[in-house]
Amino acid sequence: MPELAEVEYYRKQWTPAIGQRVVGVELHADKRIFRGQDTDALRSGLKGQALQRAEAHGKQMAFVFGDCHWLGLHLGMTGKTRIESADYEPGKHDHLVLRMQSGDQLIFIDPRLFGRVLYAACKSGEPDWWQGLPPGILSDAFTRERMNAFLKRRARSPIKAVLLMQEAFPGVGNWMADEILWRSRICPATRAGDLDQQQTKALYRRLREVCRDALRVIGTDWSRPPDSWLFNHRWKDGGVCPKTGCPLIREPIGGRTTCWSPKWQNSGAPK
DNA sequence: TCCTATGTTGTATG
DNA sequence: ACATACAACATAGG
Repeated sequence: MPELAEVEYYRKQWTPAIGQRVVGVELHADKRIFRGQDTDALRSGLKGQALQRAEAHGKQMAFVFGDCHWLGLHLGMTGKTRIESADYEPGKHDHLVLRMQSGDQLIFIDPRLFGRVLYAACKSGEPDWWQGLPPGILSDAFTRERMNAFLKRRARSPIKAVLLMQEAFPGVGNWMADEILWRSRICPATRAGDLDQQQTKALYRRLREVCRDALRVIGTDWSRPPDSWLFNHRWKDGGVCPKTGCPLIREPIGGRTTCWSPKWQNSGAPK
């Protein structure tokens, strides 16, 4: 589920606990989401500390407790955060539960276990996994020049696969990539290096537009996107393009199922 | 039974 | 070293 806007939504699920202290930590230490982590250190590190802030960058979240305890969460494919009241009984996929002094429980759920939990205590500064993150797509540092340079470096890969690369497009996932290419009228199979200037210009504009739209519609309260987006049509059997009324195509590109509108998104090799 | 799933990563190959 | 492609991870649901 989680891409840029969904991650922002899940970040906010824990913010009601800001200012509250952790009084207990329950976790399933043998689960894959804790791979490489010292869960005892996580337990003892967080206990007694108050949640200070909650941040998101792309698909990565960071929750800071006390003055030096960092909890990183990545939601993988099926991860979610929730907040529950004191009487809630954690279920089998609730792999991390922080019991707060208010009685609230901060829950991290992940049935498929593709997510990840990170913990670090840093006396000063940020953990390495929160440093040197690529510029957010809506930040000033995310320039057209920067994007174009990356497209050139990945010139022989389909643009769909390139948009999924987190080191350049943090937060973009499968549905956003399809939405962006559809709005840009670019065929997802086009090699990144074959895009002409008009196409890269459209791509840059629509990329930022989809990020803004998604954060506004999904990131705030998870509203249903309007039918004018590709979003509501792409997984439906017999779905049609809202622009042309023609049937949408679904086919794997770059290892992921991709949906596009063949007439609308120029299919041939450009130029 | 088989196929799919809004993600990343390790490994093989060029 | 760099770019590219793909299986593997673990579980649920259609």
